[in-house]
Amino acid sequence: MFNEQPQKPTASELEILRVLWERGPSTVRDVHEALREKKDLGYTTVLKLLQIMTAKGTVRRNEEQRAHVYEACQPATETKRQLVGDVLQRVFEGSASELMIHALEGRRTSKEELHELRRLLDEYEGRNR
Amino acid sequence: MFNEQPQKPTASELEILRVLWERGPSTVRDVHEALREKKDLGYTTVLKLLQIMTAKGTVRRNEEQRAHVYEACQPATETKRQLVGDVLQRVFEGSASELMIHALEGRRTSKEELHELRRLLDEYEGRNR
DNA sequence: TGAGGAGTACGAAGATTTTCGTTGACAATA
DNA sequence: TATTGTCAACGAAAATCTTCGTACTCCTCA
Repeated sequence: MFNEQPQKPTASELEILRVLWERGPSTVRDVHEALREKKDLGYTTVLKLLQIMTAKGTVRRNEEQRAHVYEACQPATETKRQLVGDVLQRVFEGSASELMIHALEGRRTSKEELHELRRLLDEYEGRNR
Repeated sequence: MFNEQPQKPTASELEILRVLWERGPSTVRDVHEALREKKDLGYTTVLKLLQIMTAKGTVRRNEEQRAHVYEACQPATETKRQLVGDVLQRVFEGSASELMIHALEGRRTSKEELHELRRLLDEYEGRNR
């Protein structure tokens, strides 16, 4: 089993990853409690998920303490890039503008957000000049 | 079974939807042949998928001809919006800029694409002034 | 009229995901 | 030391997704 190319996390795995990204290295208990606010999952469900993710190489754990401490293997940015890249390909044939159109439609985007988007384009353009 | 809120298509369903969006109303054979180029699926697999999608209300079919003709219930734009909206929420907590950052990183974006993105922002801003 | 061919329907196997219950280890404490 | 609480491991049920094989129905045409 090679895990050089990280696997795309499933929906539940993503929820757990988000907790790990936000909190940093955490125990099952930590994750379970953080998650409880959004979703009501049993403790062992979260544990099992983390074990599966460990097997897949999505997270790694430190077993020094009795309560193992889990953390994501990939930085958040990397996984997010992968997830959006996946949609970009599967839905929009790689067209960022198409993605953008559909992201902006059907929601109100604040002035600040638009300004930020413009700033991003400037930045990106400056960097890849 | 109520289908007022359309369901998010699965990965395979999306592949089929893309064919329907591109070709317009199509028979199983049409879809199967269009799909064959990308993926090698059996005829009955495509048929089954289309039957399932009919049951879910993702597509509807015209049974006047012996070879039933399928078409997407939702316009492509609507489904795409839904799919990107889903990622937007699940991965980026609704932040379009975050989505954008990760979409742009990890790929080369052409000058034309950047120009187009800028144009989109202008357009969007003009519309929602 | 009967043998193919082109279709749909149905069921079901296999894979993957999601969710827990149960068990057993260990540690704190009454 | 007996009890209670915390934790990991494991197995497995249930749900969903993916993929086909088989059977049955028409239609065509030799």
